[in-house]
Amino acid sequence: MTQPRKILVTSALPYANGSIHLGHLVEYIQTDIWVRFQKMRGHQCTYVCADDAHGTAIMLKAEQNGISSEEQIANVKAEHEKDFADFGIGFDNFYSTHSEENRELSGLIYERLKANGHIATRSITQAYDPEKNLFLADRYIKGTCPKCKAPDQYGDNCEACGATYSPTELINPISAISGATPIEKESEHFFFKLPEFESFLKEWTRAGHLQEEVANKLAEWLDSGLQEWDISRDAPYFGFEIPGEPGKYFYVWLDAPIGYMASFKNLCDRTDGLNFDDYWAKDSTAELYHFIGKDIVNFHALFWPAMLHSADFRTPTKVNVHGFLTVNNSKMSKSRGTFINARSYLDHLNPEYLRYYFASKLTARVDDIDLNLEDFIQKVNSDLVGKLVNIASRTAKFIQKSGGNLSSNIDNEPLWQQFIDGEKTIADAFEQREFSKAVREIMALADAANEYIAEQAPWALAKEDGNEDKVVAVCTQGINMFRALIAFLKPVVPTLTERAEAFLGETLTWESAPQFRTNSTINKFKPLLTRIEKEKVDAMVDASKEALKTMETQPKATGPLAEEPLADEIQFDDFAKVDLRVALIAKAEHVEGANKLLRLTLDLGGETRNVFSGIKSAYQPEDLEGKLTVMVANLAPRKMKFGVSEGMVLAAGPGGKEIYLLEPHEGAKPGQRVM
RNA sequence: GGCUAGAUAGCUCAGCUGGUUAGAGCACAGCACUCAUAAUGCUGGGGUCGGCGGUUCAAGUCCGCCUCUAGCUACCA
Repeated sequence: MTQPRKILVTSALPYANGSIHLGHLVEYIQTDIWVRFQKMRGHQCTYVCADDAHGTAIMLKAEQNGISSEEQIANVKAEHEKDFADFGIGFDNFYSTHSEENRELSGLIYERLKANGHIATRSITQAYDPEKNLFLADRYIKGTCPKCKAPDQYGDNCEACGATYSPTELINPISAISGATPIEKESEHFFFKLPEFESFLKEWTRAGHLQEEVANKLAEWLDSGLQEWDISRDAPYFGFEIPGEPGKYFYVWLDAPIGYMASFKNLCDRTDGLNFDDYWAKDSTAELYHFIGKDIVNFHALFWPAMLHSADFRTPTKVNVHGFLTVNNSKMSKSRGTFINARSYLDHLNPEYLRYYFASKLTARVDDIDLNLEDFIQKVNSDLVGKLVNIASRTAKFIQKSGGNLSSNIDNEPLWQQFIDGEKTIADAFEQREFSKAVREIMALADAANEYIAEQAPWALAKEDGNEDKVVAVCTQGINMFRALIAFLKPVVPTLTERAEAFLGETLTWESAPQFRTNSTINKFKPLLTRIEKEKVDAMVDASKEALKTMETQPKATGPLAEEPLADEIQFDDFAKVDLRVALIAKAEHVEGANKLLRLTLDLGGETRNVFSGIKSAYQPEDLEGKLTVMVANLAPRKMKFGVSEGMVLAAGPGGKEIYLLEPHEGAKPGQRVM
């Protein structure tokens, strides 16, 4: 291998406003495969990302959820991290743009841009919501289209007739946030003087940092003349205040890419041997790659390099742009159930199926890729289970029978040579992000392996005495072919590979993959992967349709929040007064003469309480006994018609059949306090 | 409207700088095998390479026009 390279890789920052869906995953899976490949080759490759946590949308979302912006982004970050982890996305650091590192770096870069005379200031007039005291971006203004009179159109263009206009032209404009009529208001804004970088960018975009079609696309902007970029927003805004400019905040897209640096800095600060300047200084020889979707090319290939250039940092080695995901050849659709969240997928299917399928379709180009669910099932089952895993499955037994030892020679040298030669082709394909080509090559070798095994027919040889060595030799070659193939596929299906490694009794590396393994033992073969069942895919699609229904009902005035708005804010001390305890329902019984009550005997791990609970309409006593629940343990006793109730159990729901008792996750012990 | 891409077997896609009868996988049909997670192997059917015109001894591969698809853009990204 050549010298280890220093490589820093990023994926675009997901917005901390919603869930990860399959469209996002194209990028994270693409990046992750590439990173795993680099790491497997022994390079020092670091993969960082973060939640994009700023902006008006997040502020409003938090408000809608009745929580602070900080809480909002913390919640979403936890969800994102879980989703990514479950899809095997191996970030070295997943951070947030709402961090001290990012605040400092954003400030630093801004100061440098300003010192270089690249920041302009001027007053602009903008729509303003006088009730919310908020400047309104075009998409937050609605009204009637001035051209075709279609009602309820957004401030920038009409979905009905396609006309474009400015928000001021709308008939009867209203703020989408408060419903108030917007007024016009002036405000001072800060601009990044992008036009001054025109010649720099014309050169940079043609200097091998971009795919050709992307460079072509950018030539449009460059040839038609660049505009100054508005990088400030007025308070209230969830983001970083601009140093020395009270009430002015950095536009979310200013600090988002800087978030790549901040995430990396955060990692450097707690990792030996990882030095921020080695990667970001102007003269850095390290490689820097951004993986992004085609929708955000301008930010990454125009603004970003210009900013870095002015601020005296290095620019990216490459910006790798991918296309969008379609499902069954059309845009992801909520009503068709093809708008699939990461979690919905994970609830039904193994993430490695999707990793493999995406890999089999991804190229280095900007083309959209299609997830055809029928094709998905067939391809994954046929390639992974029928071809690849089957090679091990059909040969391992013969090795096992003769003691588990691999033979000492290569049965078919020319065939093995194909695998040795294949390594280079496959590595090149991975390096060039031509994953579909890599997968094709790997599967072509898998075909060759199966042909060889069928031709040699070890099961037939084994029926006659004297062929023992030949059988082992043939199957040794089979195992070796499997071993090489699964090693080549390790960046794509890491978990499947782990299982294969357990079977082979070794950790697979890229380097060792084409080295024929002899004279050693392998473990008993266990099935490595099950087939995709169509029912599971159908269930996933159905569940995605269901998710749509609940999403649709939520914002309307029929949800629980609308029926019973959140209570007034309390302090922690207020909450702490309520002593909630895990309780074991030791006994549950009907109460003679009572219509609604059940008598519960609750065990708090030592002492018991007698509690009457109005849940008879929803629960049978025998269904409750032995279960854990949560009770208010310090509630003053209350004398009731049938006796004294010493506390209450926690339940949700409108009543009747719809009463849902709280039950702690497994492991909780009676008497434990709930906080 | 302008621009950037794409359009190759039922499906998903390969086809480098133009060169013999256009390929693969899946699906389908027949046969074989029965070691393997009903897996595998062999054979076969199936394409006027979106349409029209042009350049060339020769075009899926170059040029022009057209149709369709996707995306971007249409004066503050």
